[in-house]
This record gives sequence, structure tokens and C-alpha cells, in this order.
Amino acid sequence: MARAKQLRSVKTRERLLGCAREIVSDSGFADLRVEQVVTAGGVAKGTFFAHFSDKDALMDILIGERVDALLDDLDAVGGFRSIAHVVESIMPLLSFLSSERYVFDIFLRLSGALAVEKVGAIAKAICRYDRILVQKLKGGPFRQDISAELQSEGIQAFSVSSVALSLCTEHGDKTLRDRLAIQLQAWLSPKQMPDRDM
Amino acid sequence: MARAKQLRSVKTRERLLGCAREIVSDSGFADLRVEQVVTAGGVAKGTFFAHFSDKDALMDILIGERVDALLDDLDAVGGFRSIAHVVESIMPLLSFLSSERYVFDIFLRLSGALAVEKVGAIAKAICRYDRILVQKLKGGPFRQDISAELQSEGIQAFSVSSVALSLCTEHGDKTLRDRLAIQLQAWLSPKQMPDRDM
DNA sequence: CCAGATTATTGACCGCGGTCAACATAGGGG
DNA sequence: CCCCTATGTTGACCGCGGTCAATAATCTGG
Repeated sequence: MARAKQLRSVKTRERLLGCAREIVSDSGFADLRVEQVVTAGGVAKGTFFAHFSDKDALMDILIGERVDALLDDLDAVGGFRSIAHVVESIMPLLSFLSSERYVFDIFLRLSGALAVEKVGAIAKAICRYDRILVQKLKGGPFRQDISAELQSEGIQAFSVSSVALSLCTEHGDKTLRDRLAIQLQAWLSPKQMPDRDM
Repeated sequence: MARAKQLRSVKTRERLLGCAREIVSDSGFADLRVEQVVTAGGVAKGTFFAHFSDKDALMDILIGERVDALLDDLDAVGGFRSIAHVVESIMPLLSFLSSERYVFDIFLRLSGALAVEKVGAIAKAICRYDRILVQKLKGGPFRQDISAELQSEGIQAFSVSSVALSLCTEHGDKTLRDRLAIQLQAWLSPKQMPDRDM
């Protein structure tokens, strides 16, 4: 018979999460060490891994909640009115993802569900992101020949590639935004007359 | 005065590379250990890092040369004649990238030049990939409202996102190919009448 | 052929993520 | 109240990537 989780345990977990958040806000995600967290939390190393399967699982939570907060903002804006509106709306999220290479790496690695059961915070957030995009794309002033779902897929694909590029070339948000705007223009509002049936 | 690289050194490096290739062909990229390589090569661990800045640098070479070989095949086909032709042409590359999660991770991490000087094999290969795509897209039966360069960017973005998704959901190439085909159809041959000026 | 200067190699050592058998601390019947 | 069992916690230990001062091998000019 499974017994309920003890209060002591949840408190330990919350304490570790709190310490981790503090460390991240002090020195960023990439420099966080598990040792730091357990020292700050006053527990042994093993305890950490009793609460989180690995370091990535902690990062999944920390980054996932950040993304989720940014999605709250995104959710608050109305339906998309233009390409520029789309770009402006998702830029905060992309800025966060490109703020640290490590964050982007984690995000990509944990973006999908590895197994059906172990869907993490980031994976959940991405599903939510997709739902939000689809909802705001519906009825938007964009191409009608493909579904909002497919439009959303494209936005995500271009977003990821733009962030990846911006991390490589070490340019700022400016380049990211401009490149994305061009790509989304071509994706969401193609100007082609379909003269040929190809 | 800088002295020339000694023959012994080149031979050591080549031996390490050879051993590494063997190990990879035996047990894949992810399971390769630096210790394995140096043991097989009959040198000390430090020697490895005298020849490669880190393990990633070795992977960059090994994966880069694989990609380059696949690009040779791609280069051999003529200009793109259809969406299906594009998909079939690049599928070998995408299959390789999705063969191991580790390979894809390395590929993404090293896909851009971190510094201007240290452009690795993978980054070079991607540049070549882009050039090849652009060349084969020019004059293709696709949309005319955007440049071949932009078309190529989109293909790369959709490719990456398709591979990433296929790694998460653990489906085979089939799903990857189908999803990519749909996305590229919408990207390269939009069916929209531009009735509105948006 | 030798001496000094460069380059190549060595292996003990470190940092850090992750493991695990042993131990501590709760609950819940009897 | 005590014992039993499930749950929590511990810290020594491991694997593996990466470092570096010391040593060996090689080259070059005199």
C-alpha cells in the first residue's frame, strides 16, 4: 500500500527549488552546480537526486516555469493582427531562450516528451505555446490555404532556427527579430500567384 | 619562430581519429569514451587533449565528415524538380541526424561558428549544405516571391524541427518524411491567392 | 655531435554529475 | 507504547571529461 508523501519531504523539495531559483537569479542557469544547491539547502547530495531524477529535471522545472510565465503574457494579448504583431508577441520568449546558450540547449533537449509518461514542464509549456499560437492565428489576416496548426508549426520552426543562429553569431535581439520577421512574412503571407499547378 | 608540426604528432592524431572512427562504427557516437580512444591508440589521456580541444571537437570532425559525405550524394542529384524530390534528396542527411539523439545534440551545438576563427567541420558542412540547397532551388518549380536563399533557410528550419520531433516521439523516418513533406509543400508552393494586401 | 630551444607526451589530479548501501525518521496497527 | 514497515536522508564512492607541471622526444644552429 502506497503511503502518502511526508511533509518533511515536500518541504525539502521546496527548499531545494527555492535555493536553486536564488542561485539562478544570482549567477544564471549555466553556472548552477548541484553541490551549490544542496549546500544552500543544508542537505546531502543524495537527497537532491531523491527529489530530482537528474540536474536536467531541475532545469526543466526552473526553465519551464519561466517559459510558462512568459506564456501568460503572450496569452494576454489579443488575436494576431499582423506579422509584426506576431513577432513582437513572441520576442520576449525568444529573448529568454537566447539569453544563455545553456538555456536553449536544455530547452531543445527537453522540448519533447522522451516517454509518454515523463512529460516535463518544458514539454508541457510547448504544448501550451502551440495551443496559444493556434488560437491567436485563427481568423488572423494570414494565408488561408493552410491550417492554423500548420502555421503554428512553422512559427515554432523559424523561431528555433532564429534563436539558434542568434546564439552562434553572437548578435543581439535585433538580428533575431529582423530575420524572424522576414521569414514569418514569407511563411504567413506568401505573395505568390499560384500560376502553375505544382 | 614557429616550428613545423612534427611527423610523430600528425601520426598520433590520425591514429586517434582512426581509433575513434572504429569505436563509433562499433558502438555508436554516444557511447564513445575518451579513455577508450586513448587506450586503443596507446597514448595517455593528456595526449588526446593536446590534439583536440575537447571531446566535442573530435565529434565535430567525425560527424562533420559523415555529413560531408552525405552532401556529396546530395550534390550529385540535379536541380530540384518537386517537393517530393527535395524531401527524398535530403532524407539521408536527416536520417543520419536522427539516428542518435547525441548526434543531433552535437550537430545543433556546433552548427554555428562560436567564434569567427574556430569554424568547425559541422559549421563548414552546414554552409556547404546551404550553398547546395540554394543552387538546386534556383530555377526550381517553386514560389517566385522569395529568394532561393530564403527558401533554403526555411528548408533548414523545417528539417531541424522535424528531426527534433522525430527524436522525441520515437517514431521512425516515415513520420519525419511525411511531416516534412507537408511543411515544405506549404513553404515552397503556397496556394494562396494574395487577395488582401497584408 | 653536442647544447639549448620547441614540441609532444605523460599520468596524477580535479570538478562535477550521479549512485547506492547504510542509516534515520516518520506513521500505523497490535 | 513499541515494533514494523515505508519513506527520507546521508556521504563515501564512481565515471568521465578535462588540466597541468614534469618529462621525453625532436629539431636546429654552432
